[in-house]
Amino acid sequence: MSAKTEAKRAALRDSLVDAAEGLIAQNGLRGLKARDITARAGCALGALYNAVDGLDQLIVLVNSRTLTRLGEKALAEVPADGTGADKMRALGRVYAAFAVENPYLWSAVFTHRLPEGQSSPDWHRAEFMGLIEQVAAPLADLRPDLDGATLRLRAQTLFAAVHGVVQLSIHGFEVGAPRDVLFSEVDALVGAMMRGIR
Amino acid sequence: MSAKTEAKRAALRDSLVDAAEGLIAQNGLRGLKARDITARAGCALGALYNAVDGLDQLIVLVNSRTLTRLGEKALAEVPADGTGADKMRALGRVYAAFAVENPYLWSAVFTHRLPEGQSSPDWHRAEFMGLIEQVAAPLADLRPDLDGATLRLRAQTLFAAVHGVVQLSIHGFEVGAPRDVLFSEVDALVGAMMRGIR
DNA sequence: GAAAAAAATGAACGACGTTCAAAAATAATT
DNA sequence: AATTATTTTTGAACGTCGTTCATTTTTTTC
Repeated sequence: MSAKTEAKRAALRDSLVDAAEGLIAQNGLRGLKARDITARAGCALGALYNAVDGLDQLIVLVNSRTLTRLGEKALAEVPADGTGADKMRALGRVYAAFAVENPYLWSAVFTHRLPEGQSSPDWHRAEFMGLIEQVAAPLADLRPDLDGATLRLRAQTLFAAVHGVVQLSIHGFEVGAPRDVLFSEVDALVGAMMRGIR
Repeated sequence: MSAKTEAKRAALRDSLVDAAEGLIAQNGLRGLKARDITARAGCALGALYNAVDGLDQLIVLVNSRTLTRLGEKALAEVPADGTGADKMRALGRVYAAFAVENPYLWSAVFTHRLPEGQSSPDWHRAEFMGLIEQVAAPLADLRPDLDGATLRLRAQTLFAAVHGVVQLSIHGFEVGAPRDVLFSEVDALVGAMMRGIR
């Protein structure tokens, strides 16, 4: 019988993801060590490699959680009514707020890179696509003329534009907007894009 | 006499930056090893730490070269005439083209992070600011009403927006635009922003 | 309850960035 | 020019990292 075994393995994996999530939130991706994770999770060093493929996959699992939280937050906090443009502005605000509140975890989602050959698993890429769909919906209100593929492509671009502003601000680059004006700049950008996109 | 000594040290530093630049261009920042750099530069491992503070500072020196090349390319290839909007579109094209042609070096500029406490030297941050000035100039044509500080802030935001689209595309994220449509998407974004910004 | 199978452990491994005592090269002094 | 003093270069050694694997411990099976 492997039902109980499978359950224990899943429990261990969860506590490892918990530990990694907490450590990333505290110190960022750069300071993440396998030994710290297993110590926090209360298991042996080698156990990490029984539960998951390695540190990279564990980070992907943390990033998946972060994306899910972002999706649920964006979904929950953005009012369903309002015109397409208003909804888009609200999405931008929520996105910026999430990044400010979860700087290290949010940063990990977009800065972690797998070794040379490998690419993210399909289910993780699908999670990214879920974000894009949330942008595509209000965009469809504004541009009912666009077909599905073009709509999604344009939604990706709008997302990436806002993402760039938030990233350079959070990340502390001098090119980025100072953090206290991040919200107004994101709002100005989304506003300008919505006005110009028609 | 330390003139000749200083010259030799500078020559060594240059060849180390050469080696690191070549290796980053080939394999990216993740695969960069101190031993590979010194082997390529033809010096001992320890020599790296005589010439520069460490691997991090060496990467900053490479990034500085990349920023300079980007600035010179953007300056040289963008025609001086044309309206503000046209110039901005040209800047976007040149920026995207540079990133596509130098994916690893360009990526290193924006993904390399110093250890927890440290921040980039002032002269390096000034190089970033030089990029922003190139965006601020055509923006001033379109928005002569903005004062210097607001103009620069808005220029940062426009830069970051384009940067985000290019980064998510180059970086291979599924959220980014497929690379073959990167140029048209950047152009559409800049166009929409220029139309909406007035 | 003993034998077989599975899972957890942490010492050991190779590779990494960095350091530092020793060696080589250069400068200063007689 | 020979010798000493100083500086520069060297690469072996150090501590730490992610990862592996022989061993131990636990669980399952008969």
